[in-house]
Amino acid sequence: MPTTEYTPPPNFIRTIVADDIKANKNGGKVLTRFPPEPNGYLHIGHAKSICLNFGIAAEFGGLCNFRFDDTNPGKEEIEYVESIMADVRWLGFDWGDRLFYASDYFERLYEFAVELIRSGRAYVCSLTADEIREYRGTLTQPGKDSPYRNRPVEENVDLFARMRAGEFADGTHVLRAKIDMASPNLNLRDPVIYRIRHVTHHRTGDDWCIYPMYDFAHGLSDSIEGITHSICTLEYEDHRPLYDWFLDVLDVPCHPQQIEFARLNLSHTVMSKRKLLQLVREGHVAGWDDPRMPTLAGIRRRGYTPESIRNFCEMIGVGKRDSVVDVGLLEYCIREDLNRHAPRVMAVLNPLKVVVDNYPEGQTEELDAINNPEDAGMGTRKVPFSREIYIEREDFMEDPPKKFYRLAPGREVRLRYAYFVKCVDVVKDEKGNVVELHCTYDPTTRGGGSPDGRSVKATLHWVSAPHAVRAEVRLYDHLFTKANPNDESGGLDFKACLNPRSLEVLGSCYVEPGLAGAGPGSRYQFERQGYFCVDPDSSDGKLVFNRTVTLRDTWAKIMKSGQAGK
RNA sequence: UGGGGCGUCGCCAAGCGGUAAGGCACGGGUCUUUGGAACCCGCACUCGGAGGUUCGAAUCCUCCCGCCCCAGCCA
Repeated sequence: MPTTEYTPPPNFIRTIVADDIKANKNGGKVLTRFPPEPNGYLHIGHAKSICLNFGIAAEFGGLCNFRFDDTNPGKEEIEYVESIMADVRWLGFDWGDRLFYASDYFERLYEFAVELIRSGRAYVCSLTADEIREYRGTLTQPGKDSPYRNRPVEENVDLFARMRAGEFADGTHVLRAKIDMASPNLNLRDPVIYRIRHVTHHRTGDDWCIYPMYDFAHGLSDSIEGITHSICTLEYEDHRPLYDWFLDVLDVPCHPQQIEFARLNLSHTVMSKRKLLQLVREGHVAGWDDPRMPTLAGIRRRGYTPESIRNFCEMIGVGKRDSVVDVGLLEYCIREDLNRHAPRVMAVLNPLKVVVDNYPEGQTEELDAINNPEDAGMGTRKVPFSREIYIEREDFMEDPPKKFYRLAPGREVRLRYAYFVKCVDVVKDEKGNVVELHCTYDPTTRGGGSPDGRSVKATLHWVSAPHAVRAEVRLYDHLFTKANPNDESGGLDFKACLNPRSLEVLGSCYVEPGLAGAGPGSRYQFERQGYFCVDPDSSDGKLVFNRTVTLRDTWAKIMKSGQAGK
C-alpha cells in the first residue's frame, strides 16, 4: 500500500502496455525484466527501473524476470550478484523462480551466432581494435568495409569455432554482424558481437573464452525468455534498430518491444558508478554502504524504508526528458513514511544541564509519554523525571530575539509530558559561556497540562540527567553542496562541491533510557531533531544513531531570512 | 556539421483539437503538549520561439532556437 492518497500519474509506458493488452498483443500477456550487470552496487537510479519493471508487470497481471547481464567477465563479481539480489529483495520485490543469467544462454547464443554466419550476416574480422575504430568512420563520415568482410562462410564458421576453442589470443579476432558500414547510426556499422577474452567467468568458469556483446546477447536473451516489453534507458534508443535487426534476421521465439525511458538524476547526488567508485577509492566515504551514498545499501543503512523509495519512484513519474529530481522530494517521501510509523522519543543532542531547584533532591517519577500523537494505536511509554535534566542548548537564549519562544531568563516553558518550568538563574564559566540553568517548576502542571489555564509559547524536549543513556549520533547531510554535481563535463571535481559537513559525529548525546536496548535498524523520530535509526552495523555494542533526515525546520528558515531580529 | 531523442510553473509531471490535472518547493492561515504533524487557501490568461491551418491549438503543419545521447573488442 502506498503511504499517501496520491494517485500515480499515467505514463507512456503504462499506456503502451495497456494498449498492447487491449489489442491482445502477445496473447494479452506481460513479461518484463530487470537486467543488471553484476559489476557494482545498485543505487537509487536502479530503484526506478526495478519499480518500473516489477510494477508494470504486477499492474497488468504479468511477471518480471530477474536476469544478470553477465556477458563481460573481469568486470563482474559474485559479490555484486549477491548484493544486487539482497537489494532487490530489500526493496520489496519477489522474482519467484525467475532468476536468470545471460550466461545461462551462452551455448544458445553461440548457435545464434553460427546461424548468423551461415546466412552470410556475420564474419570474423581480424582487424585490431584501433583499425576497427578507424574503419568505423566518424559521426559525419561513413565508415569503410573491413578487408575481412567478405570472408567465405565456411572460413568464418571455422574461425569462429577456433575462437571458441581457444586457439587465438585476446584481441586477435572478433565476430561482427555484417550490416552497413555507411549507416548514419554508428551502431549499425558492422558491430562487434563476440570478442575473445581469456578470463574466468564468475559462473561459467573457464568454459568459454569468447563472450557475446550486449547488443547481441540482450535482445536474444529477452526473446529466449519470452519477454514482451524490454524497458531500458534512453541511451539505448540508438541501439533499438540493432536490437530489432537480430530478432528479425534470426529464427527466434519472439520479438520483444524495446521501450526507453529517462534515467533518474537527483540533485546533490552523483549516480554514475565511476564517480561512486571514485568516492569510495579516494576515501571521501567509508564504503559503498556509507549512509551518505545513494546506493541502496547506503540508503538502507541511513534508515530509509523500502516503502518510501517505492513511493518516491511512483511520484517522480516516467518520461523521456532528461531531468534532475530535487532530493527534497526523496526526503519528503521518507519523512512522510516515518512520521506515521516511527515512534517519537526525546533525545538531547547538544545538552545544557537544568537544575529544578524546587524539585526534591533524590526524587524520581515516571511520566506518561505518547509514542505517536497521530496514532493512538502506537501506545504510550514511561519516561523518568528528576531534579536534573538536559535540554537542547539551542532551546535557551540569554538574550532572545523577537520571535524566539523558547526558554530565556524569567520565561516559563513546558517540558513535554512533564511540567512548566521557569528559568530563574543562569550559571556561566569564566569565559562567560552558559553552563547550567536553574529553574523552578509548577507541581500543578504535572503531565504538561495547566489547570489554571495559563499558556506557554513553547514546549521543550528533555531527558533526565541521571537516567539518560549516552549515545553516539551521526548527523548526515548531502554529500554535495553544488546544486547539481552532475553538471561538470570532464572529471568531477569533488573538492569544489563536496559538503565538508556531510558527516558530523556527536559523541555526547543523551536519549531516553527506554532506547538503551533499541535493536539495529529501529527507527525513531527525535522530537524536533529529525528521524533517526540505530545503525544496523554498530557492532561494538555502542549505541549509534544515524540521522535519516531532518524535520522541516521553520525556525531555521525564520533565522535565515533575518526576520528574527529584536 | 550525420543520426537518434527531448523541450508544459523553481523541480518532477498529466494533457494527444474544445479553452492548462496532481505532487514537491514556495507564500498566507487554522489548530497544536515542541516553530513538527494535520487541515484550509494561494501559486502557469499560458505550454522553447515565430509563422500558418481552424469557430477554436500545448495538442495539427512549417521554419527557427535550445538541451541530451552515439565514433568500447562496456552495459
